[in-house]
Amino acid sequence: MDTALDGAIRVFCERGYHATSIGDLTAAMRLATGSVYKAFRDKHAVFLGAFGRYTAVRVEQTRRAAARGANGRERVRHVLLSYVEHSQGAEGRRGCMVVGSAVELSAVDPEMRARVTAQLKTNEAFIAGLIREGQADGSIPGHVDADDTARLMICMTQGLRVVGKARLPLDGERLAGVAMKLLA
Amino acid sequence: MDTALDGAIRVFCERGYHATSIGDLTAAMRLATGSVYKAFRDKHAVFLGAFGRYTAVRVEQTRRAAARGANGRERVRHVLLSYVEHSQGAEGRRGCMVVGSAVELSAVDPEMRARVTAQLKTNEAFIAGLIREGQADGSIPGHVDADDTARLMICMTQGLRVVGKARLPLDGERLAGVAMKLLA
DNA sequence: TTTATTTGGGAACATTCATTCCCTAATATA
DNA sequence: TATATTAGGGAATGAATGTTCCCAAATAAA
Repeated sequence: MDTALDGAIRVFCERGYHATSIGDLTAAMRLATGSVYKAFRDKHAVFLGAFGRYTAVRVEQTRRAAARGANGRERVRHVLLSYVEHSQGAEGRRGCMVVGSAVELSAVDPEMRARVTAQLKTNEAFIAGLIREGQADGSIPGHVDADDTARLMICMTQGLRVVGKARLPLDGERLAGVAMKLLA
Repeated sequence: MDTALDGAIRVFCERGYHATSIGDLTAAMRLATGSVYKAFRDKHAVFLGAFGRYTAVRVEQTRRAAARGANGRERVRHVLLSYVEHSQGAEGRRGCMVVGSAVELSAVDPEMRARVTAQLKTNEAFIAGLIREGQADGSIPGHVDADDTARLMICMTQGLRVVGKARLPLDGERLAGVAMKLLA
């Protein structure tokens, strides 16, 4: 089931919700039409399932990236580096399902909008937490506003996925280096 | 014609390309089906026309915002403030056509991807120019890397449109204030 | 005034889509 | 072994989509 959802994630990331046909889904999930509808009520339910798995995986990847840092400041830096990395290459061209859902569905699908905003707030709270850790361990100055800075960084990370999907090259070290000024 | 395109822009921003039916378009453009196809070859051509007008209007608005600043640094600040403003309220919920096209079409429509990257590069070059102006007039330190900083700011602005479409509240003064640290 | 020409409108058409239905094979149950 | 239940596959279906075709009104030309 998870491997089928991984296929759905791939095609939903790349083409979005509306441009993905059931035919695209059955090919990507390696399941016949009837089997898809036996496992999910409809296309929307497949999307919801894929979105849930996508966010779970991404949250875990981001947490692992943060864990590579020895203090709060370094943990923020590794999170930013991780975002740049995921915004590039094959995965970057494929795109982010949160960004895609926000852009394509949040105006017309209240349920998806709620899930998107929830995910954004989770990510934002995670970064704000890292900033506060850094202030506690002395690696980030106390005058930095954790909430405002985290919100701006969320904008940066979501924007990275947009720019990455448009295939502009992104240099992780340089961009993260500049972004770390926000913690000065 | 421009007023018809404005209607098309409205609906394309809100729903994107694939979720916008010809019925949606005729309603928004106040034109019958036949009239739309007399003015444009097909739906894709309507989208191209709307995209062209959208970017022209947005570039002009951004230039006007920049002109409100007395030096390079202030001009950058006003551009950021303008982006936050446009990412909020009714326009923010409607969404940005460049972001929407990047996310929905750049993987499947090479022509649109080219237009999107061209627009992103134009915006980026504009901001980089403002930074260099600031370095010339002394309002921005010379050690700031104009290109890297501009690219990061483009990510921020595109991300603002994503977050704004998801309806998270954005405080222009606070966010722009934090972002100005990038020019330190 | 009469005749072309253009402009706007909407019904008709073919295609594509999401969904349902039913069949077959495999596994579990008795 | 015989039967019941599940899982998977794919054709059939009805709705919706993009596009074309043709009509009617208005304007320009004769």
